[in-house]
Amino acid sequence: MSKNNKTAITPTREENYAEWYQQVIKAADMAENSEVRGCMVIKPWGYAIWENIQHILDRMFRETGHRNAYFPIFIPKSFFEKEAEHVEGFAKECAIVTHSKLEADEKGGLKLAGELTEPYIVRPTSETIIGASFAKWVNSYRDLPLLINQWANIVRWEMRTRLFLRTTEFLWQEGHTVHETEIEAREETLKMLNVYATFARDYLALPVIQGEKTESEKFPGAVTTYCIEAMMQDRKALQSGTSHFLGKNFAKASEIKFQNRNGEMEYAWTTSWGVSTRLIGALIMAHSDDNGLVLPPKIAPSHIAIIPIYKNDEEKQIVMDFAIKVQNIFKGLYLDDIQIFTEMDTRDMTSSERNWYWIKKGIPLRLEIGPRDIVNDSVMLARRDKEPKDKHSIKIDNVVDYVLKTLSEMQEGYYQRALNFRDKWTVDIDDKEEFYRFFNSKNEEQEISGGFANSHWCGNQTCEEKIKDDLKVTIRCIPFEAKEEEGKCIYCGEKSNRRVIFAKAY
RNA sequence: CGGGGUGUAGCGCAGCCCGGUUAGCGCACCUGCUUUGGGAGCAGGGAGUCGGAGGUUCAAAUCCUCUCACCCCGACCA
Repeated sequence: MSKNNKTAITPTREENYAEWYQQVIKAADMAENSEVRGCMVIKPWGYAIWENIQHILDRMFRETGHRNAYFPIFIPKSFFEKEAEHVEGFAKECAIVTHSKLEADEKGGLKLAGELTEPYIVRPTSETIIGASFAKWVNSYRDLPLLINQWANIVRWEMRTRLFLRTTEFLWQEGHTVHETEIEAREETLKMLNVYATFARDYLALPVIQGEKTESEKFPGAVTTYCIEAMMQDRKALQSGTSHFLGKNFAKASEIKFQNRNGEMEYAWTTSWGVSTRLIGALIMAHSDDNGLVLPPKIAPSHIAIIPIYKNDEEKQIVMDFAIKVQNIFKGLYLDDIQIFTEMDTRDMTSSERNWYWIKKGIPLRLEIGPRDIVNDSVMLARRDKEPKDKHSIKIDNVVDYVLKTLSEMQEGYYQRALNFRDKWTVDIDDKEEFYRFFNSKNEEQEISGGFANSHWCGNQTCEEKIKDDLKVTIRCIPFEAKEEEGKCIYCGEKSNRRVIFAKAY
């Protein structure tokens, strides 16, 4: 077999999806496991994606009236104990700080000293510590709504981790808001969920299903949890963002009270919502292929790799002069609200090796410039969504229009492709045996995840648990778009008036 | 915490069963020359307390005991 026929990533998605995922990250040089168990080092190419996510979302948060602030990473244990369900949900995965200093021990090492009177929890989420501040900030209905966001790192001591999808420490954004009325708080919860869905669609090219979590899947301490769920290429579901209506639960725990319009003291209504570096995992698994990372242009750290080709110093001079001129054409260029960035790759490697390097990194466009192009006053342009050797000569005069048109076409194409894939593997299932077959199929190498089953559920938690025990399949959400419909619960056959999304999940 | 597995150069591995030259291979790295429009070639080079401790032996990467770390599967989870 010639080298040209093989994929850049081994194994392929088909052969071993989990391993493929790891290899894509490695080949694109996005992140690596650190010396600290369960924690990752996010490398520049991966971190730049996070920064883009931050910039875009931050603007959307500001546009919806939110302001950023920062609260401590340490949460006194006593704060944490105030909300019973909350404690229950997070107790098993907390890192706890118990000491304040180190002292030399007899063996020349160090021992813990300065034991704290009250241990601190390293935040797994910040409702309680932010609540303590909010209690002081809110006195009157005139102080409301209070709309705050925090960009932070958090720690959840997971037993098993995977880069970007589940790490012990991860980066996220958590919005926390306080409202005068239940209606307003519920509106806020849905508004921010919609911001996430819009962001996922328009920038990540990721189609998501918006819906409500069942009792067993909701955030500990929330009244209602809403989510966006996306389908990965192995047909598993990935929860990509959540938004919680917290009722008065956390207000009561943190004493967030205000004097209402009737002059009475009242507990406030709160919400919280977040997305994390997990979105990068979603991006990878939704779009990438057997040649590595694929990035929608609107989230890519850089958009065009310029690859000059020359044989000797004389040619190099001519080619580089021309290449730099071409690079300058793209300076300050925007694709809608996204600035276009270029990479000049002058490394002493063959052009094909440089091409493959950028293919694996998922850069949307590659632009080769050699002596032959200069003669024609053109460049060779290759797209990440086409075959590696599929290239077209573009006249310099047209290159800006062509690039912008192509990028925007690619952005839309990735969304459509992901949407078609999801639709293809989303099925209405009304027969229990068929449901079990859908989720049980396997090939020799790995389990096949079925897809999204749109099936009736009676609302009984027991049925949900049985299905989870049997198939490792859970209810991902009760979709907003699900219409009222008479039917029978896929598990017990009892009456149901709605379909929910069942799937295996990350 | 249960069940399985692996520790040998930066990464991936062979050698171990059956003890015996100077511990080897691929990739990566460094130097030089030739190359460069589909993953370059040749020559030379640097890099290792064989996870750790103890034991058996004339002799241990190899055999024995203990220990540590990590990975995979399960319970938990964004």
